[in-house]
Amino acid sequence: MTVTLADVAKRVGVSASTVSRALSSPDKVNPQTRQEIMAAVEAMGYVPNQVAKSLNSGRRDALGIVVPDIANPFFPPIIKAVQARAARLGHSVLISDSDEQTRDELGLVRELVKRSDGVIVVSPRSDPGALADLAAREVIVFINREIEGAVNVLIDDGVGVGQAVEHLHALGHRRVCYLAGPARSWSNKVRRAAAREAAERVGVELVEYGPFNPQMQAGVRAADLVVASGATGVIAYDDLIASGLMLRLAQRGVSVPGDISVIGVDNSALSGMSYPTLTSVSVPCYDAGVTAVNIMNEHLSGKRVEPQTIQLETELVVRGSTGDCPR
Amino acid sequence: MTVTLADVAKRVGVSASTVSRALSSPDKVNPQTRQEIMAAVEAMGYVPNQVAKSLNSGRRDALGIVVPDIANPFFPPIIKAVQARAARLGHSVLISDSDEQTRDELGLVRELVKRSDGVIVVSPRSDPGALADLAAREVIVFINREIEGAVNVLIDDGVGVGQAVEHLHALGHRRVCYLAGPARSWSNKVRRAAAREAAERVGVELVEYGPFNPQMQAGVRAADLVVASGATGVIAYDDLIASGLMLRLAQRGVSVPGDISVIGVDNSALSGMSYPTLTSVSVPCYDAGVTAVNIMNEHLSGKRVEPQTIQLETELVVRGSTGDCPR
DNA sequence: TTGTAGGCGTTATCAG
DNA sequence: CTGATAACGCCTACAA
Repeated sequence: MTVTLADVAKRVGVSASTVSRALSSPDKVNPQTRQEIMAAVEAMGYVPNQVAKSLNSGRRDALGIVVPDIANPFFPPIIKAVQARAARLGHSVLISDSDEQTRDELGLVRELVKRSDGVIVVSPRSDPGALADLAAREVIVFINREIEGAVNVLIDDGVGVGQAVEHLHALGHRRVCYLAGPARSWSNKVRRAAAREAAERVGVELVEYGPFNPQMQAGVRAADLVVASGATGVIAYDDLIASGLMLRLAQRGVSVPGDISVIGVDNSALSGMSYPTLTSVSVPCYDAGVTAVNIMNEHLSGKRVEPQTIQLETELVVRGSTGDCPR
Repeated sequence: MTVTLADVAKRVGVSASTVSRALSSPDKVNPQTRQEIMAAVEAMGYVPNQVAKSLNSGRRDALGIVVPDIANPFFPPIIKAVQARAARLGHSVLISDSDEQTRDELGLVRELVKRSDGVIVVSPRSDPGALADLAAREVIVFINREIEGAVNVLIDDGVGVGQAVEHLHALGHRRVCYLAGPARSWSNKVRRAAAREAAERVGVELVEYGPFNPQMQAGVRAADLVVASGATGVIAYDDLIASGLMLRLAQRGVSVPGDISVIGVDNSALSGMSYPTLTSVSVPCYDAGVTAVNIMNEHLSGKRVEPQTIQLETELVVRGSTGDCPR
């Protein structure tokens, strides 16, 4: 059914290797024959079989990326960065969604490893030991989590979250909520620790609630806790939770930022879309994606890549959801 | 470097074929040898080479899906549905993002075709002729666009939007706004046309504003136009716009549904969370994904699949944001 | 410049 | 039950 190199060769009256050459290194073949071959290729609709090519080259010319939830606006920017950079290096990108814990994340990574030259795993949820084992065998780069002995691109949320606390303090807020993310989340650990440290440092009382899943619904639920707490400022684990929070506050007639100031983390598309626009900690997703691909590319170019951890810094972006403390 | 079937065979002292059998049909091999083989496989860390397997089976056990923009919240539900259904059928899913027009959508589809058994293309932007050609050669299912001679799964927003107009009419509204989505959007065309047709039919004056981007902020902006227009009912292009609209109306002291009734489209998570809860047109994303996979699976099971267009109907879900016309 | 031969890792077929 | 052998489609020496 499918047209092969041999079919084209037969049609033109040359050998398969000549056709192969005509396609991969056209200058190594007689212009005359090349013409004929090209014509036949066109006419017969020949398409090289990627699988066969991979089998003896060992290269797949694709790289994979696994994220916990494509519906979470944090990930698409990373994916897009990866795609852009990978395209420039001649790789396709295969995306896979582990659907948070529901699916077998490790299984997905293995699956992708078979089909690509290397895999980028973003915010992995799995057991660190298992991830380390896998990383030792395969070409893997982690984003947003530090796995021992592997290559990690880390987004240091701490800096931005610290700035968020300082920002609220400067506006006069003295009682601030931190809405925690998933208990097992590495990002949450970093963010919470930074919030605590900064609160301590500048002299702000920090009230913590959670854990919450990174979903709007969780923010809705959190809103009532926040109001009851008497806090005038909130730092949410991420923009989704912050958005849900703001939605519910609006419902209850609580003004943002009039009564309560709200800060998210991720600086995702949501932050510009919500109302009021959301002050948020900007996370360098784009850089993270590009950096990961660059490292992977070195690896694939045959260079030895040492285990390493690259830190990318975050920064607070002030928008409409934060203002003076009302009292 | 990598462990092959032959390596395992040599270690155990059997032939490669026996190892292969031990792995794929264990009951066709002596329990004793099987044990030894399994042990060796474990010890040597043998992993079957997917590429080699594909080469002579012709199957890739994966299916692809191409979307114009993973960051657009419309697509993730479809992707997740596809993944869930595909997993149940033993297929992995490879996702690809065409980044709207920026990248070569057709190229991506071709790329994915090589690596999978079939590809689902959602809301394709490319030239219909080229898509039709491709679909004639490869196993492809389109979602949300009709390509001649191909298999299409269509989400007919028109029905739901028509119901929305009828619903408002039944409540006594005679002057209704349609807040249009992006100018180039196919969905917007369908929705607007349906609104016009239904308005004409039942006798409602339709006022159109837009285009608006599917963002809350756009809804906020639209609110003032709506109030000025004197309309008592609004149908927004999607839930995001509808939510922003309601937020701003609340701010201006306009009661929903007391003064103005509001209807969204998508029936997204937002619609249950906003206040009041949002009457919305339910779009069967999940069904669309599942249906597409099912058809593809028939195709891959060897059944002949005729070109066809499957219409999935939308339906109005009435909640708290619509009520009697105030005058 | 072109053709031949061998191999990439696996599976299916056919003997033994 | 097990072992050769021949594909699968392509690429890359090596030879002509």
